[in-house]
Amino acid sequence: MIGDSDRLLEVFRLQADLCKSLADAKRLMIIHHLRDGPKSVGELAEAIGSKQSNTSQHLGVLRKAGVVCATRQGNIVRYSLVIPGIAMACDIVREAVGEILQRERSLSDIM
Amino acid sequence: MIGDSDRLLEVFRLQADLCKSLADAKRLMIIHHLRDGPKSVGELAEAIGSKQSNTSQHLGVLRKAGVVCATRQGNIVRYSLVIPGIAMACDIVREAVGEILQRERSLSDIM
DNA sequence: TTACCATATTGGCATATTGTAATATATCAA
DNA sequence: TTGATATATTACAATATGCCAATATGGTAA
Repeated sequence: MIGDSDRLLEVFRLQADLCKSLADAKRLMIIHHLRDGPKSVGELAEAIGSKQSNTSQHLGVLRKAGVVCATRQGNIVRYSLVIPGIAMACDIVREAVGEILQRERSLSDIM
Repeated sequence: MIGDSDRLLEVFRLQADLCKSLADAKRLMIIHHLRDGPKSVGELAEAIGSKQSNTSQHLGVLRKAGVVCATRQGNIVRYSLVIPGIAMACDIVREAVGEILQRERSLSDIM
């Protein structure tokens, strides 16, 4: 039988998988660019300054994680954000980055 | 000279580093347990079901990322959350996990 | 001092991730 | 059909990560 702790661990594992998909600078840039609306792979590749294949791979990671979804229009594939909450969480984390940087800066003032 | 895009990339890199520190089930469990207040390494090790050395390593990751901080009391080290916003971001992500699970479940209903 | 306890660090191994180049697939147009 | 364009996938090397066992460090107490 499956205990509560197993179920809890499973949730944390899923959450970790989602965080992993967000734990890359290029993927964060992709999410950032998708806030303005759907974008094609080529547009995103240029926006983040990566090769086409690499961009497609990163989009695959986000797609598998359920963060973005793809729709074909002719021979162009447009990606868009699935869960608005993710962008919100990214904002909070970005604010935290600012806090940590400030903390480190005031630490270096002391030392 | 350093352009705006370089600065932007740097911010995303820092954000990615922070996300990386959150992208592990055991570290998420640690953060979860620290919401109730500071805890020693031993307490956390038991809570997440890991060896002492492994727990210490994970705490080191969170410490370097600036998510938690440590204070000694005798020969016990207590860890606590530094940035409350992180826990908030984790909550949002956890809700997103729920959304994704629901989406997948309704997909499997169709197929 | 020695013994003990809690925590941190190191070395080794298995696994995962990333970027690039090459190739494969899909769609449209002629 | 062929060719061009857009995207996806694969194979490989380099790097990073997680875990464990063993050891090192910091602190307390006898």
